[in-house]
Amino acid sequence: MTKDIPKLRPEPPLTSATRPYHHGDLRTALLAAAEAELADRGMEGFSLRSVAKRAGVSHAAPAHHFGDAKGLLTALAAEGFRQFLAAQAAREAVADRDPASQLVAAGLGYVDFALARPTLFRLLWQSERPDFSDADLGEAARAAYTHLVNQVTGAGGRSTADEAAVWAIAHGLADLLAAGRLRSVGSLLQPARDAMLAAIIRRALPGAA
Amino acid sequence: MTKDIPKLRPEPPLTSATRPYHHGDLRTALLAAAEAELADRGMEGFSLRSVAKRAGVSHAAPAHHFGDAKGLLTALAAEGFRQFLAAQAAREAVADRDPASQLVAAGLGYVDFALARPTLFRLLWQSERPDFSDADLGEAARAAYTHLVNQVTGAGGRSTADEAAVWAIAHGLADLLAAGRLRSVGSLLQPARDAMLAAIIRRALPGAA
DNA sequence: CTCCTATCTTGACAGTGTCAGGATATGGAG
DNA sequence: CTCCATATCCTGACACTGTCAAGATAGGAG
Repeated sequence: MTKDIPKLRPEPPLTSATRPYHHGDLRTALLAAAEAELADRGMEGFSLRSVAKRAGVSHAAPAHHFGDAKGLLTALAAEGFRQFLAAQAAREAVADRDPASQLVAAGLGYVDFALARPTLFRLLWQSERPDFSDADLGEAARAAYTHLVNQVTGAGGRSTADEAAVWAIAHGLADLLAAGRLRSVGSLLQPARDAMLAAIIRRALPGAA
Repeated sequence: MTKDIPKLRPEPPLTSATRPYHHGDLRTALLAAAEAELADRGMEGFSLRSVAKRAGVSHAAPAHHFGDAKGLLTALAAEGFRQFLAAQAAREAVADRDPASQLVAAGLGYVDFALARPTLFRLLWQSERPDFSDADLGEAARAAYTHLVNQVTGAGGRSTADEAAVWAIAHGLADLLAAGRLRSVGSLLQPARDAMLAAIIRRALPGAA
């Protein structure tokens, strides 16, 4: 008899037949979905509801974990800054140990990240959507900045001009390439492109000749 | 007697008591309103309806002149590129006539524009909203690029690396300053800042020492 | 077993861009 | 001067967005 059935979940909301009410790790699932959403709908096409749908969850579910859309993008930006630093560390690990080579390697990692995740790169550097006064995001961003300063001073940089020059040239290359400009460099094959980027970055170095 | 009144416009739609039905030059008024909207609501807060309200016109009025929001932002970006070039020309006019000084002046104009109109700067370089395949916008952007190449070759640049280095360093400085980063440079007073920027830009020059 | 709390859903609201159809003004033909 | 074709602008509607309030569900502490 149907009466025996205790309460029978109203509907397995059609999105996933066997989805449990509680997701388990919705927070990280939403972050992953948000990054995917940014990657293929772009910064301006980003939709919180679409992110929720991507994670197989109702449109208001993200609110409990992140408050609002700004909160989600703030958390994503913090995670992005950590990946940003990781991309630089990956290059540094396979480069020569001398300070100048390490600095150039960091610059190549800077560009790697921008090319691999252009929209996330924009979220970090040009968007107004994340809350940059957030503690976690602030710390992640500060870590990236500190790493840059350390690299520059390690390579012999003494003035703020040295610091600014290195940062600007790496950032300029990364941003232009991420936007699809600078085709003369962007269309090069990986090894040739790395060589050219390295040569350009070296121009900003303190003792460059 | 009220009967004599021929037709009596239903309502001077409250926005402006004496507004005529036809605006006169709504197209340019909308462009100005759009730029103002970008300036104080930012790229992500941009609203077509708000732009229309700003111009004192109904929410669907822009459609006839620009098609859709993308069309408006495309026209605004084209106009922006022309102002972008004008900012460089203004610096070049008051600089020494030798090619290297002219190139540095162009870089200072690049930064001037980014600082004066940060959101418009982003519309030109990082947004996906304008239609960059549009003829007018394409021509305006190409003109800016051509000017850069001419400046570099004029200053002795021969390789694509020279071109990329100059572009990247000017763009990097402009973008970071527009975003409020690079405080060590951005917080300087105008003369000191110009001097430092010029010194940094010179590092990218072909024959830099 | 009971209840408390965190988690998730549903339903509503105002605001957005876009489209269809109607209103109004302007300039030129007669 | 009249009349009308056309460009210009408005109103109303639609689907979609982010956010809020209120209810449903699950998991764990007592």
